[in-house]
Parts: sequence; C-alpha cells; structure tokens
Amino acid sequence: MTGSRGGVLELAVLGSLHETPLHGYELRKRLNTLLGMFRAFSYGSLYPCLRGLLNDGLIVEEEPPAETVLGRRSKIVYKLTAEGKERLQELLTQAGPSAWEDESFGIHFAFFRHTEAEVRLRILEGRRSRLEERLEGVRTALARTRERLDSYTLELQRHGLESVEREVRWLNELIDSERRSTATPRAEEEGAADSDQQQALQEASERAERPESDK
Amino acid sequence: MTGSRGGVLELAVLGSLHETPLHGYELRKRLNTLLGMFRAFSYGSLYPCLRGLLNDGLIVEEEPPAETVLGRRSKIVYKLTAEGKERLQELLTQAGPSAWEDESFGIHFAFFRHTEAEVRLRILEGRRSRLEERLEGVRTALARTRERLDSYTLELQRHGLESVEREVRWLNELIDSERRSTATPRAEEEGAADSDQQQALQEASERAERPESDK
DNA sequence: GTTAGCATGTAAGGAGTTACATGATTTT
DNA sequence: AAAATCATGTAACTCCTTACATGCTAAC
Repeated sequence: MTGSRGGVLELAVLGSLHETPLHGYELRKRLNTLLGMFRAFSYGSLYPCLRGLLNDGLIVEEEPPAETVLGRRSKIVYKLTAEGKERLQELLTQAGPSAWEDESFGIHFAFFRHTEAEVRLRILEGRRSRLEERLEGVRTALARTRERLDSYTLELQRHGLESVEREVRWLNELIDSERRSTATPRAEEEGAADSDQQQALQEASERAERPESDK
Repeated sequence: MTGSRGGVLELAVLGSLHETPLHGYELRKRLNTLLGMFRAFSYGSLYPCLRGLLNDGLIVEEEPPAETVLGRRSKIVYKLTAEGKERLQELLTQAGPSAWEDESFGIHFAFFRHTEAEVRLRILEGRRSRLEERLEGVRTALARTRERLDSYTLELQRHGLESVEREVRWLNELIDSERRSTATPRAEEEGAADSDQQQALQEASERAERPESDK
C-alpha cells in the first residue's frame, strides 16, 4: 500500500483539494482552467487517481449534508485527510527535477502559495538552469553544424529560442522578487510573508510591462 | 506488417533520413538539435522505431564503403526506401490534429520545406484555431470563477496566456506570408516556389523584429 | 420528451522513458 | 591505460489517453 503514483496528477489533485473539497468532475474542470495553457487531463486518468488516493487514505469521501436522501448520491465529494496534507507538504518540499521539468513545473508553481520561500527559490533557479542548459546545448550544436538550414527550420529555431529566452527572463523577474521579499528582515510568520509575496509579484509584473531594452 | 507506429518519432526519423542517410546515434543528436527547444528523444525509443521502420521496409541499411573490413561494422547507416519516401509524403500531407497538436506541430513545421503550400496553410490555421480555442476556454472559465486567485496562480495564468497569445501572433505572421507567396500568379513549379517562401519568411521575421504596438 | 451537460467509471493500449548491458573508438 | 564519448540495443515500466459504458438532472 501507499503506492507512490509518481505522476503530476497526484500533486494537482491534492493541491486542489487542499483549497476546497471537490468531486471528480469539477476537479477536472478546475485543473483544466488552472493549467489549461499548458496541459489538460482526462477523466480516464483522474478517476483512477482518485481511487488510488482513496485507497492510500490520502483523501476521503465527504459526508453528504443530512437532508440528502440516503442511499442515493450522484456526487462524490472528496477532501484531504491528515495524511493527505502531509503527503502534499512532502511533494511541495521536493526541490528537484520532478519540480522544474516541463510537465511538472506549472503545477508546482500553481501551488507556490503553500510552498516554503526557500523551496520556491530553489525550484525557480532549478528551472532556470534547466532552460539555460537547453539554450546552451542547442546553440553549441547549431554552431557546430556547417550545413545551412532551410528557412522553415531556421524560423522554428528562432521561435523556439525566443520562447525559452522569454521564460528565462520571466524566471529572472520572479527570482529577483522572491529574493527581495525574503530579504526583508521582519516577518517570518505566515500572514506577513504572504503580503510580501503579493507585493513582490506585483512589482515583477509592472517591470515586465515596460517595453524591454533587450540585450 | 506495416504496423503504423502512430507516434511523432516516425515522421521525425523519416524526415531526417530524407535529407541525408544517418546512423541511429547521430540521428538522435540531429533531432535533439532540431527540436531541442520543444522535446528530446531517448535511444530507448529511437532504436525500436528504427527496427520497426526496417521491418516495414521503409528504411534499409546502407552498404558500407568497399574498403571497410568485412563482418565488422559498428555504425549502421540507414536510408529511405521508395516506400519510405511514399510514407513520408503521406505523413506530410495529413493536415489534421495529428499535425497541429502540441507534441507534433514542431516536427511537421520543421519539414514544411517538403510539404505542399496548401497543406502548410491548413496546418498553420489548424494550430491557430487550436490555440484560440484554448484561450477562449480558459478565459471564459476564468470569467465564471467568482473566487479570486492567489498571486502565484494569477502570475501563472498571465504568463500562460501571454505565451499562447505570442504564438498566435507568430502564426498570423506565418499565415500572412504563406498567403502572400502563394497568391503570386506565376511559379507553380518547385524552384520558384521555394524562393518565394524564403522571401516571405524573411518578411515575416522583419515585421516581428519591430517593437509591437500591442493590442 | 429529448437534447445537452453533469457525473462516474473501466479496459485496452499508446508513446514514450529509465535503467541497464555491452562493446568500439577516440582523447588525454 | 584511463576516461570520455561514440554506438547499439532491450526489458520493464510510467503516465496518460481513447473509447466505451452507464445513468442522473436540467433546460428547451
């Protein structure tokens, strides 16, 4: 038992249920709104995942309100158990490739509110180096190539490089604002830290708005 | 036989081998340079794929040069057969979801040089509507949501929307330049069409360079 | 009263990855 | 002669999708 469903869905489900109890159908809609620009999950993966989490005692069915007719229930609302919350914290504390790779970074970022400041920083930096490696690798491989590429291939390269460079710049802004907000000496308790983050992110957004003096 | 390995690797391999014969190891490096910003393949998928293509007669081992010592050969260089070229054309002619979804669009675009102008246009437009659907879906779902999100979730949304919007603008440029180059009445043969495309893409790049008057 | 959307599930399978195993060839 | 990297391959596994099956509930 406690079979560690290594995928990204586990975190997505636990994280969502931590905010509020939900049933499968709506849970999926939430996830596909939250992560819609990056990926989408199907019922065929969600329901088995819920069953697994239920088996492992990480979630339980919530009691339906008293007035519901007994024996008939079409919605199954799940909520986190204590073990579920523990497991979620465990997942949110892992600052490794499983947090900053393409498939997983978005979900980890989405729940940064529940992640320690230190871990947030290491994940952001991890993702940045991952992307920088990628840029490095492709750039040097490209430099070694003597045959010139056709215009479509070139355009694809250009667009790909630009997209990754943009994400690196975005990460730079985020890392800066994280550093700034954790550098403030006061406020190690939860409430104040939260408003610090809010402010820091706002600053980052404002900077990003300005037309960039690139390069 | 002729087991249609539905994945994206088949196209990637056939397309690469169409340009020049290669052995597995180098083929992988090429692919990971070509598509490095989007995805990366491992040997564990490449070699089985090559075996499958060999079984189906789409590729063959190239004869080693005569002076090579007989019976000893560490590199296995593959090249396309006539059937392989046919299959490649078949794959490049399909203008459907299998061409414009996230996992496959890059590879299809990379080989646009070998794709008919009409098909190119339909793939670009297909991808654009796919992305626009995604924008629509998330935007309306977001509008229906009454509870306000935390700053990290918001920032993720913002970044995601922006990235997709950028790709849509990129596609718009590409579609425009495709339209312009196929609209020219002369030149239906290969040579002239090719230089038209080159020019059109250059124009698109130049426009993209200018600071955008956004919105 | 029938379409459309809500709600839950399952079986089969696809498209890859990881980790391992092995050996040749080049570089230091 | 050691280390790096070139080169080929396989077995087991992972995570997720597709397609199917079912029934409830609200809207028109």
